[in-house]
Amino acid sequence: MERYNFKKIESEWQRLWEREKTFKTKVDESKKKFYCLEMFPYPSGKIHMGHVRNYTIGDVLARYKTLQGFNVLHPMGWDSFGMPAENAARENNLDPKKWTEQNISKMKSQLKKLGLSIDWDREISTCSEDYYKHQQRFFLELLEKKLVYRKENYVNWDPVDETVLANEQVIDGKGWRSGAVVERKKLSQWFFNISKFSQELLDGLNSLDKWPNKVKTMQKNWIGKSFGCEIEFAIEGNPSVKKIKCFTTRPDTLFGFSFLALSADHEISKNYKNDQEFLKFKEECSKTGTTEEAIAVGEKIGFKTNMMAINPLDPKQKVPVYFANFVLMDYGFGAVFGCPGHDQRDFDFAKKYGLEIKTVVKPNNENENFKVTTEAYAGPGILINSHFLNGLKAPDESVIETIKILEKRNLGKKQINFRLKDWGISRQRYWGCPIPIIYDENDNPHPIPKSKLPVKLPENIELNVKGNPLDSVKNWKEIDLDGKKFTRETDTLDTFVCSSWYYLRFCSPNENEYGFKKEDIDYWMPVDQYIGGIEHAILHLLYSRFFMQALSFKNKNFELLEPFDGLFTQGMVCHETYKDPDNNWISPDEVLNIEGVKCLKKDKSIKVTIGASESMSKSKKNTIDPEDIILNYGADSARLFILSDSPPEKDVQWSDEGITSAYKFIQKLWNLNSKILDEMSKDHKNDHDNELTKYTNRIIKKITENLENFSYNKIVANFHELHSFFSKQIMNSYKKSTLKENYSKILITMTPVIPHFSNECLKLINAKSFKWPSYDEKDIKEDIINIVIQINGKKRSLISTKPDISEENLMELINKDEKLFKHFNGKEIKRKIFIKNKLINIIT
RNA sequence: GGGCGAAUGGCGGAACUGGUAGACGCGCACGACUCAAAAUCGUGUUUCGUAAGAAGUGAGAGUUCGAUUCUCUCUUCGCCCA
Repeated sequence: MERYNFKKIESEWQRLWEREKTFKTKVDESKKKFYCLEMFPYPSGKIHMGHVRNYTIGDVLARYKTLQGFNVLHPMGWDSFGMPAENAARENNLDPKKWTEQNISKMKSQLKKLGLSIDWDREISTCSEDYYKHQQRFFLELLEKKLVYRKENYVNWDPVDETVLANEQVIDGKGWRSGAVVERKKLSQWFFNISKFSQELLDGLNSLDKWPNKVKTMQKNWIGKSFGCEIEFAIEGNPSVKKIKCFTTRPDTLFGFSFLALSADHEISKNYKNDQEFLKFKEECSKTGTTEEAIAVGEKIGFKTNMMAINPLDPKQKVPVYFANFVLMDYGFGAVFGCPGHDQRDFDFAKKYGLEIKTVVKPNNENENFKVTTEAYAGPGILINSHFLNGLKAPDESVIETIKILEKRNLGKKQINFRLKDWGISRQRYWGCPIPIIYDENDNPHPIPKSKLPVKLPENIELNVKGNPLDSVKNWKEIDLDGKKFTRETDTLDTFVCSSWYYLRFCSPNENEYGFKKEDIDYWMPVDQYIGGIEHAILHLLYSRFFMQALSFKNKNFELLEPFDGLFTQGMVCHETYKDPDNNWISPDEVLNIEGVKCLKKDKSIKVTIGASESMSKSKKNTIDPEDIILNYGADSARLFILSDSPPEKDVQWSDEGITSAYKFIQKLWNLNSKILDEMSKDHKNDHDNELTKYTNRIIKKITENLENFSYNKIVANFHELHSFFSKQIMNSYKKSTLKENYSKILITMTPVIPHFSNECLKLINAKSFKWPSYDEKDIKEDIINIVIQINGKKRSLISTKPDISEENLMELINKDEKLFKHFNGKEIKRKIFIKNKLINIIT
């Protein structure tokens, strides 16, 4: 028997698909569409196993939907702007564009070797001028709609490299490259007004019933709607400050008020700009991080002012006003009232500065004498020590009641607050989409006239300069317009902007005026199934949703609010980690398995330590190169294995045994195929009650259901089952037509997972139909079923019988069964539970 | 600290809305083929027990004729936000 030559067969099919443009799609109103999209990759140089998993999952779906008769859009492109290109180019003295293009071409050829059903004619790359020119136009459109604005904002500043760092580039407060202590610096930056749509983005989640709840919860928490109250506190002790406004979600704890705390950036701080003590304090504040974590964990420090704040509900109560490091300017109004009894940060602060700690909420199971002692009590309960608020249920009832009282007395008003902040889109980088803005001599920004678009990124520039390289490109930065001199904006757009609308571009990849055509969008959008990593649960998905809101805003031609109808988040690919005796990470390539003992390849006497299985990463050296796998085992084996071991939404463990097993299984299927071809040539007349047809219908039902539920691991199990069944049945000399009909259906169900192999076999048996097979319910029904016999809830036996047997007839069978009968003989039967076609439970 | 989720053989994992726990794969054992090995094929494989049988889905309780599935408490782990 000839062995299956995956190298030859896979490349033949891939060439055929490419030559015949098998996966090319166009709008066809006569067919139902299905838009299947996987998150597009960053062209880092080569694909990794995460890509293999992501794109295999998507490809299974795309091929399945195509076989079902849908008009499937399954495109691929490149998220090709971003820092790695700039860093790599800087290090190796290359051009980022060339570096990126080389990577794209390499990765594209790798993806093609996976046999993905992609319409490559729709390929896009976000760093191409053809893509980003539309993005610049969107920016100006949003600017006109007042959804883009400029404001001063703090950034992480590396004083040595003279550059702005992203949060993840700051390690232990130091720049990742220079090691310099990072400073907080104020810069003018561009923002998208995403917070304008906070409510819409929150409400929209309710319509996304094909999204994982986990992702929706994460977005909901990120948007962070809170219901609270704005309160004005009268101030004494400083003639220039009459009132301070605070936002609080817990106005009901006002009687626990013992200080008022301001952010060091609060505008009142201007009154202290000559106070050395205050400036020292402010500097201290800038050293502690601004994340909520740093604030919760870090030491609380304060600067006491000479001001006193008056409790609006009790004018006799006056408390000191502090500046404090745990109050952030961009939450509420940069001012909070301190209630140490019921907020841990306030508690820590009060302890440190010896402020009063009053208990105003008691837990439900405590009495009126409950006192907060060692930590704040933030849970639910009943208000105490709060005069006219006593007895109210906290927080639900008490918050609403207190707000009513404050509003009635004109002391505050109900307010909704969102945690979602506006999206800062300025990046001080070269390799990004230029922001189409110019500044006049007074530094006033002006949009570039649309006729002058696009603003092209200058090429072949010097990257090894301090700061943003674009700042040094004088002939680009300086521009004359209508006889006036302007300078260009040198910041570029955050790459998340590029990925916020790429799925629209795939619908009309060659449209030249607006970025996409309305009729294309109307047909293809929304994306029916979006597939990608959970790490994009918040930012990318929220930004994309915002972008649709923003384009639809005041626009009758574009009314799409949710880009992704269905979302699937796949798990990561993990591998064991290895270390040598010197505690260095060892790559799986350097490890040899000798009779279950893992040792170093170069010195077999040295055993390696096997660590936990973790997500594949370069730093732990536990990566497997997909290219090697495809070369040694073939794309079908890789696809089969990456789906087989775990449900797609969970992490999967890569193993040598696993890929080998997948490879062997394809060989077994090939052997089966050869036997079937042989049988078909014999022209038997036998039909054997058609067990084969019944089985085929049953397994098609299972596979179809598993596909619909993304239970791709179970499909692989189904393939093993059907292989085993067909291998046995093949001995029964079926008629050629019966065998061919059933076997070709089976092969079609395998094409989404192992397309090269299945298509080759379909060709060899000369199959004509390429539709997803339907199944006949009458063939699904079993002729003989097993009924479970329980006695007192314990399974005692199985009885094989025809379906739909009555309770009486079943009891007759049981009474005839000596082994069963002895269990309840002589005892009174108190009760019988009979579930038709399933079980009977006899209670004695 | 908060939110969400998970826990099933030696391992990865099945078990539809409560109704045969352990599908399928890996690993392992035995057998066939072979001078031998690899490859391949076959059989077995939750635990205890020769067997009949008993126990068994992280721990403990509860609801139920019946719980991996529902409820409560706890433990551990993971992810996200902090």
